[in-house]
Amino acid sequence: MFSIGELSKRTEVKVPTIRYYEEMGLLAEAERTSGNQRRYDTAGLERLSFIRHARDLGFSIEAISSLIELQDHPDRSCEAATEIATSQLQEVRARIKRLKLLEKELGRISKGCNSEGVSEDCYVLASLADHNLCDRDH
Amino acid sequence: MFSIGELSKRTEVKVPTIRYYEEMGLLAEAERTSGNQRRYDTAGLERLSFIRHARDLGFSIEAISSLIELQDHPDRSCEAATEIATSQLQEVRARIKRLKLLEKELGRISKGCNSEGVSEDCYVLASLADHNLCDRDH
DNA sequence: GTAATGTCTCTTGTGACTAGAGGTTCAAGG
DNA sequence: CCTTGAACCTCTAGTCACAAGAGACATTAC
Repeated sequence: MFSIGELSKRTEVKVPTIRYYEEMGLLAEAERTSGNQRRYDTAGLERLSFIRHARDLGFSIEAISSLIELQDHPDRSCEAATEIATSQLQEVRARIKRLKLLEKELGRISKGCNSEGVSEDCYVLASLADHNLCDRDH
Repeated sequence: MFSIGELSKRTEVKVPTIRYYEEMGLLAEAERTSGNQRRYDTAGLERLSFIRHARDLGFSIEAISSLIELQDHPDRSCEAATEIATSQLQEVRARIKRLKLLEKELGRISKGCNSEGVSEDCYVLASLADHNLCDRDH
């Protein structure tokens, strides 16, 4: 059994975040010492590692909630889990696509200005003011 | 002179968002009718278009504030504007890089499961539970 | 025993909005 | 001129996933 600080160190999840996860129902309410401090065992450690890993992969708290529910019912079909992962993947791909358009546009804008003039003639500011200077929709 | 609703239509920025920008100091306080309703002219329209465009490109409110300040002082060097744009570009590139790693990992995870078993054997859940199943750090 | 560190709860703040309540003003039709 | 309904006003609270801080209590090391 170890403290919340120890759990924090082992999982690299900050202490207030752990308490937040408990409040959100992602973590079961921890056992307490006589002095009301939380104590955890390896089960708690594993669950928090799971959550941490899923957060790193960009899953929302809500999605993680669903995944944990599935974990807790090993007899259910895992279709739902695959679906959550797939939809997360699609979202990530959409974001990449969008960011690439931005990258192109920003690259063009900041390359267009030599930074030597005054802001009146700045191509960066002109580009932002006038959408027509853009290559395409974004 | 036109109303906030008209401005909203022309810029595709929602009405409460326009009021929010005004409160944040991005937009000057609008003139008012005798009945206290906001009225805008083409100057307001242009400024909001500028903001909208910059937001679309992912600039923060704070960054836009700085850009607007530069716009309002055409005699200053535009170096600062270029710097803001460049740093925004770098941030976008970093995000793309990170998202690509996620994409790879998520693709691997969701492809690894055939969705036909029960969640006990689900590769998605196993991958999330055990970081060692991952290709690399993320 | 004491000092330092850790932990507790509770409240507030973050960024960039969005939603809703409850009331007022405007523009158009009759 | 009057009415109706849409648009507008301010103010408050909610969103997501935490982070920061206050003030009090617990634990641990020496």
